[in-house]
Amino acid sequence: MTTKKPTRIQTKNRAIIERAALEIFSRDGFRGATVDAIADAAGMSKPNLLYYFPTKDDVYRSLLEGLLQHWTAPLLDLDPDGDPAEQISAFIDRKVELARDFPMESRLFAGEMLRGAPILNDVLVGDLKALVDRQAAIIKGWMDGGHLKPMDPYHLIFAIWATTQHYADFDVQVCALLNDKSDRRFDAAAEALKTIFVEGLRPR
Amino acid sequence: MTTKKPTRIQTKNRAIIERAALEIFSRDGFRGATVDAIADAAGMSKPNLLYYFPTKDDVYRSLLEGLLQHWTAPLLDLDPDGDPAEQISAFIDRKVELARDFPMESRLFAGEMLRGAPILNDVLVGDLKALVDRQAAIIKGWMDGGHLKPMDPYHLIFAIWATTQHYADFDVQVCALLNDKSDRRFDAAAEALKTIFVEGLRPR
Amino acid sequence: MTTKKPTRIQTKNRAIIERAALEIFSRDGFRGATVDAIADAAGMSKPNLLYYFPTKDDVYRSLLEGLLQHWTAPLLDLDPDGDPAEQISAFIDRKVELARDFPMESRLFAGEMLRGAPILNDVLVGDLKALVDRQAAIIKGWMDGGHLKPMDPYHLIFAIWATTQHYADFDVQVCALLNDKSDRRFDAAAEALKTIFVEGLRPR
Amino acid sequence: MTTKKPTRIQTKNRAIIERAALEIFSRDGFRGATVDAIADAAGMSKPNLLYYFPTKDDVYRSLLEGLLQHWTAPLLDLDPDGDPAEQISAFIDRKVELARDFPMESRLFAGEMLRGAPILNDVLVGDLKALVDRQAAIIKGWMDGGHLKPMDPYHLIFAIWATTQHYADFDVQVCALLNDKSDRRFDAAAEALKTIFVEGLRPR
DNA sequence: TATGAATGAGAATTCATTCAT
DNA sequence: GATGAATGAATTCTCATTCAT
Repeated sequence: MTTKKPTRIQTKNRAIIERAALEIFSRDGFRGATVDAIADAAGMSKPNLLYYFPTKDDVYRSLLEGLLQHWTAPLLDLDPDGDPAEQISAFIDRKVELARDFPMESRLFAGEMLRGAPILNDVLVGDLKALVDRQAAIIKGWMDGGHLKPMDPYHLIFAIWATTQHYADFDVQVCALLNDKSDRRFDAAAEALKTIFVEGLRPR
Repeated sequence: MTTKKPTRIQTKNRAIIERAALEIFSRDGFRGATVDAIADAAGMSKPNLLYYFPTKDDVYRSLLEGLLQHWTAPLLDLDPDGDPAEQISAFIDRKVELARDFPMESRLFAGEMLRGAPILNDVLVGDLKALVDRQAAIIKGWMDGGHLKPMDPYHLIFAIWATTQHYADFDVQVCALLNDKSDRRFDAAAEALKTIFVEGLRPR
Repeated sequence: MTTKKPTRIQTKNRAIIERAALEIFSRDGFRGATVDAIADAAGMSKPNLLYYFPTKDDVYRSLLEGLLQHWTAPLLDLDPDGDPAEQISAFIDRKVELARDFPMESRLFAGEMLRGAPILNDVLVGDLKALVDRQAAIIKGWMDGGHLKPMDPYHLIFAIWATTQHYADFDVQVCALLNDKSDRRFDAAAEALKTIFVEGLRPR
Repeated sequence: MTTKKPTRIQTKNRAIIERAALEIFSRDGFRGATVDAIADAAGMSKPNLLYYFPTKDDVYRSLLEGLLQHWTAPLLDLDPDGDPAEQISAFIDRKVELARDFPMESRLFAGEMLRGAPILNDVLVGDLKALVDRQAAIIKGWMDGGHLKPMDPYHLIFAIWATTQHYADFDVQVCALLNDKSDRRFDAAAEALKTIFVEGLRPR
């Protein structure tokens, strides 16, 4: 059997399935999700779903594959020639936007990390590390040039990731503690984070 | 029928079970964990485990119950009369220590958040919110007193939580990107975080 | 190990257990009943119960053994020399009293019959058949003597048993259809049954 | 999502399952019956059975639902304008036929009554009571018209039910005491019951 | 005697996947 | 492509019984 290129209906149905699967997987985790639930959410019979993705695992992998590229875009966009503070601010802004607009993707990724990244480990060690190495070097350049306080650029990247994704992954906690379910929390978060990261806590 | 006080062997076995369950639940999530796996890890037959905790749910709840107190201690320890920068630094240090020494607890909690906190929601809205409100007020006091840059104290707390717990929850990613599995990453993290939070990125 | 005669405490505890077991078995059936439930009802630990009756089966058998004698007493009491109509009336009265006063025993027996009498079959074919044969002969004598209408005496005995025990076994239905949970139904039943059996439905 | 109408194979398999379940439930009771046993009797795998009836409870309910209508038909058929004695005789005949031809249905119902009618209670208090009220009124009419001896019509109905169903529910006892497993017992029963009920025991 | 602890054998139900059409 | 039907392998939980003290 040769790998033919997908027909239009295949493309469409795979997209429908992925959309449904993202919802279910991000909410229930890999083990908690059932093919039934995904098929239901996709408005499709279970065998039909498995016609497009032979196994539950395949659906999950397919989601993860598209994920990192999307999610690391803001990091990739750092402009070595831009103003460092502005670049960092923009980075934060874009990450908060992602947390607001694509929380399920973030939670899917977080779930995979909690499990020890059984699927994504190769990508972490490979593509992602390569990307982070490159961008850390850019940030390091800014520090060496005296534009940023010297520190470990990797941990800086981690910190920005952690704080921004927190608003997607721990949304339920954030809402509970702020007692606010409106979207304002994202703007407030972006503002606070930019103050913290760029200015620091100490008054000058 | 009264609830009798537990015998010594009960206390011991419940502790053994909880230790095993923490390992399994934190790695596999609630749904991914099986009573079989927990019983195995506890070196105990499945029915015997269920003799101590009637349902899988009970084991999980029991773990979560003890969690928050342990985990929020560093926040609780903020001394309103201490030096704000030092207090924040100590807070960060202690949180990083927890991430290093009790990563499974952190991941268990993170898993519960990702699921939407079906069990812990009441605690979030109740006890935890009350605690955070109190400590946010302390931080707010420091800001009003001109000791810290004014910003939303809740988001500051979130930021510290997110960045420190990141080293437990996303450990697999951190290790992959640092290409370092030694414990050094925790010290480096603490140092970087203290620099970021207290000094900010911009050179003075 | 020799079979010693039971101590006082043994006698007492066996009685307690049987009382509790009757309640549980008659309500839940043999399979539906659990040793736990019986032990609870007896205010005793499960292993202790099983000290007195080695198996669940033994408890059940023990109950059934005492049953038939108790339950067939009214039939045994038929006096061949008494007035047939009065004897039948007395038989009905006593059976209705048993249904009122010992409904659990009746239901236990009914449950055993529904199951096909796995335990009691030998007794049915043996002792019980012998007794019924004897008493049927007495009734047959009355018929032959022209004191009762000739008919099959066995089916007459069955009819009296069935109608009287109905008020124990189908109590829930009787109460529902009469919309009456007071004890009046037993007196009304006895009266109606005596009318039916002795007089017949047709006016004379 | 709408409930679609069943396919032919669904109809067939549901019928097969119900037939098998009737056998098992009527013999072993609800608790004593296992899904395994029913699936075996139905020549079907356990999960496949549960594909048609999601739970054991559903199978049981399904059986009970169809039961009462079938079982109360002879009572419903009483013709107010017919000859009372003939009507009663016909009622008895039809009930004995049911006991002979559908003993498992009778035992299933009896088992449910013994348990206290957890499932059927609503029906007893509702539909069945309504039916019995109506037919009791018919019988009462006959009595008021002087065609039957005055007595409580409810208890008369109970008596006919009890005596006829006895030949299904207590079949094992009847066979043991008659020492006869041929079908003759049903004819003998019908004859004896008609004599008892219509004529009474006393010679005229 | 009495009971806390332990377990092997179920029992109901779930679920990913396959079959057949 | 699509779906109703079917199933083997779990998975949670139950329960009669035994062990150890």
